Amino acid sequence: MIRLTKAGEYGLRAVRYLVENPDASRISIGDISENKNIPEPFLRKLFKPLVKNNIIHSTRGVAGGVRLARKPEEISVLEVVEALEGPLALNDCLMDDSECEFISECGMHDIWDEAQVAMAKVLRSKNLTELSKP
Amino acid sequence: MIRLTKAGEYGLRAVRYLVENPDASRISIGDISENKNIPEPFLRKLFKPLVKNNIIHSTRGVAGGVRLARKPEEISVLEVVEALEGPLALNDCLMDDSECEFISECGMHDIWDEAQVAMAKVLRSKNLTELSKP
DNA sequence: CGCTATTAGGAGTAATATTCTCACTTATAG
DNA sequence: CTATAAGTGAGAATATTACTCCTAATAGCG
Repeated sequence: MIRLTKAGEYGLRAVRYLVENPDASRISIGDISENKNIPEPFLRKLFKPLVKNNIIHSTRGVAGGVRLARKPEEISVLEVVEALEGPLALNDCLMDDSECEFISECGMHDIWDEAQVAMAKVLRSKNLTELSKP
Repeated sequence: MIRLTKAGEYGLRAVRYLVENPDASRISIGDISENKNIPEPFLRKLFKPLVKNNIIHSTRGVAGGVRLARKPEEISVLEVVEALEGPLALNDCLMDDSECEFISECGMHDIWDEAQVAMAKVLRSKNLTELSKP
């Protein structure tokens, strides 16, 4: 159906929560889960790639929690989406390790590539401050 | 992962086969399945929405088969994709019957809408003759 | 210092949704 | 009437999403 998965949706929602609460130096995943209505165990897993990609910083222990690793203006929506969902690849033949043997004869590749570039351009042009309306 | 499903990929491949064989007045689904390496029982199902949306014309019985319902220049890639996958809806909040209560406060809707429009524009601008390279 | 409460991280399992396949039914030309 | 090919519904396989329970790190306190 060409759509964002739950992982992407929940992850973005969690990130939005952090952006909207800039005063809190650390917010627990439990808090986010409760406030944004996201299943907690699932949300925990989503933070792993966000931390790995230097979007989120986390600390364990008492008074620990998560926060943005960089300023929200410096993080693009595309970055977050790709961290959560893997690199964009609207069609299999656009994947890095694609073994499609038809590239030279088939126009599909070019069409999907163009569509993907258009989409990525939009997502790359938005930073996290734009997740919330003024 | 934001990608075309197998339904979309197989369906487009089948349609491409019809475009590339304009001389044959009718081609059997079995033929397409064999030539394009698509699981036959699954492919059969994909033709249902294509027929319903007036993209494909089918006849049963001896010497039956499928063919394009209109000239390939008059059918856009977007039409075929939406027939196979349902209307584009990159994010839940873009769906017609969305019950998202955050639209007014959340910038997500606008961002995904913009991304989706960009993508749809590309797919709408391509017709079926462009599925095969010259 | 070392104990304790607290919070992230991770492995493995269960539930659910999606994708795909099989077996059977219906229509049509000859 | 028969052979052929599309059409359909139930069920298997797979991927996604959700949960359980356990481990690791850290701040604060006696």
